[in-house]
Amino acid sequence: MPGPDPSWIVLGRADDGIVAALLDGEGIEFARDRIDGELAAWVSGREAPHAPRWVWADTPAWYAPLLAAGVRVARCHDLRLSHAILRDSELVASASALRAAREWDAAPRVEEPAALPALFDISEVERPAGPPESLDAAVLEFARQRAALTQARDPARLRLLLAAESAGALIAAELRAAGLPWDAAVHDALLADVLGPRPTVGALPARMEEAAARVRDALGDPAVHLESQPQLLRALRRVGIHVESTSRWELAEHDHPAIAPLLEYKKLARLYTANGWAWLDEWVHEGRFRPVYVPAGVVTGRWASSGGGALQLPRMLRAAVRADPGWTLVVADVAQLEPRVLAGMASDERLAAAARGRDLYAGIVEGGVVSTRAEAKVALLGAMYGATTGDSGRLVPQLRRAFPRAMRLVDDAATAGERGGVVSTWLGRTSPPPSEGWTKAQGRAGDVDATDADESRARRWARDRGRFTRNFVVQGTAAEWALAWLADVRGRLAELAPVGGDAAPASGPVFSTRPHLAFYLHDEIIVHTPLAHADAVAAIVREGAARAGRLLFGDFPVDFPLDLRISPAAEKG
DNA sequence: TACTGGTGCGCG
DNA sequence: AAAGCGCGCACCAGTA
Repeated sequence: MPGPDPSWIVLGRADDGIVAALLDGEGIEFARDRIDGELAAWVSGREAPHAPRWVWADTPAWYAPLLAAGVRVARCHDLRLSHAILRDSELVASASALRAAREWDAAPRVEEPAALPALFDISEVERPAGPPESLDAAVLEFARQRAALTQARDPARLRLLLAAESAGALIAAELRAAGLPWDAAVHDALLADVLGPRPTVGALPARMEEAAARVRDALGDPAVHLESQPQLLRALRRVGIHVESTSRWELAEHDHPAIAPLLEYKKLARLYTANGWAWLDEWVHEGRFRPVYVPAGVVTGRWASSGGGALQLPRMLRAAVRADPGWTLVVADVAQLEPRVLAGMASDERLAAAARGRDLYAGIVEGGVVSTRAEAKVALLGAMYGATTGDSGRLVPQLRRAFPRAMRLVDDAATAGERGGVVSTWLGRTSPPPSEGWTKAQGRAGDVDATDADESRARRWARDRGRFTRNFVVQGTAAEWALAWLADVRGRLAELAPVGGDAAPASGPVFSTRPHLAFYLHDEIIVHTPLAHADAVAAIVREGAARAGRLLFGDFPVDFPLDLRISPAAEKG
């Protein structure tokens, strides 16, 4: 194929199949190729030696089949995710063309696990609604996005955000394809230990039945259904336990023989229903847990998950995460990511100084701001979440005196939100505007005939929104830092030499010979790696955190220390 | 039968 | 019952 190496290759569908548009560094299209054979082979051929940035409507739709065929790509531009960022970003001067392209507001296409093999042939599958599929639509949208970028204030930040977001989309697809190594036997043994042996269909585990019997006995009500909140509440009140709810916080404050077994029952029931044998059957196959990650599924830019409860795995079950033979796990999380990010955003030297080293909360105590680590923690969380009462709210003023720059940043974000404005993360992701109902309520409270109820509701909603925007800037920027970390680690891992495939795990050819990301949870990653690379991977993960910090905050001296362990030595259980 | 809202609890 | 942000999922109860 003659011609220059394209900087961008847009993939999309046309009447006669899949077509690629080749764009130069200026974004000018100079050729189109119809892809007659296997898409995976064509992509693979174009990936080396000079990897283009693949432009496609929706990463899971295009990349999952490529991964299934054994092809990885280095970089992409996800049009759907980028559209959502640019459409709303405060940094974009003129987003009207993007806003008008409503077809790109489509929800992410979340596939069922059973549909994964079917996606192998993307041309044949009937799929739920997603963004446009045609090449022409993709080329047009890409042009709109480039135009929006060139007119944007601080386009460098937005370009960084789009690159990080798109890298995240690749990583989400790869995480799903690789899976988290999961030892079903360990999980089963753990369940049996806590709940009793796996019950027959229709029955409850023995430990649950026993606890339930003790509750019913203590309540003198042999028929009460413990899963029914109204029934349980009535039964509790009948024996003098006057609670407003059945949550364990409130129950724990009462002294009655029914309380202990009830709390025990709730704990067991949670494990059984959320992560019991049914979960194991549905979500773990061939030694892998494969959750569906949803990049940017949260308004702040955090990832969400759909199915499998990937982001809510109880810490207890971490014991079932086991590397394959000859492999190990590098598990790393950032200590106190959000306050560190806040220090960087606000250029708050004092907060950054307190954060230097491993424990930011200890640093705050050493600075004499508060007297205990526990106080430092609730005060800081309270400041970022908008606490006004309780221990947390009481301590916030001390924090405000000690770290005025950082606190002003979150206070300003809250004020903007209360007034109906929007706020942005460090790289330019902007919060959604207030809802129509919110705005109406604020207007109504200002009317001459407004009632007390109108006014108090408007004030409450304003404060609620203020807490949201206050937290948005911090949580969203932390998500950006994490994406930068992930993307850096991913790139560096790809440079490590593959190892012999003798002990190839069941994760497919793409991931059987190389270290790969296996899990991600807001401020934590797990890398599954051949033993030979464990130390190199640990170094990459650490360096990645430092590089992410520099990418976002340049020379500003805030560090991002990791708690890092190489499993199985110290896997938390 | 399918939905929606409320409750409760797991994670960061 | 959290106080103070962001989620997903299971279950129940009420409704269509």
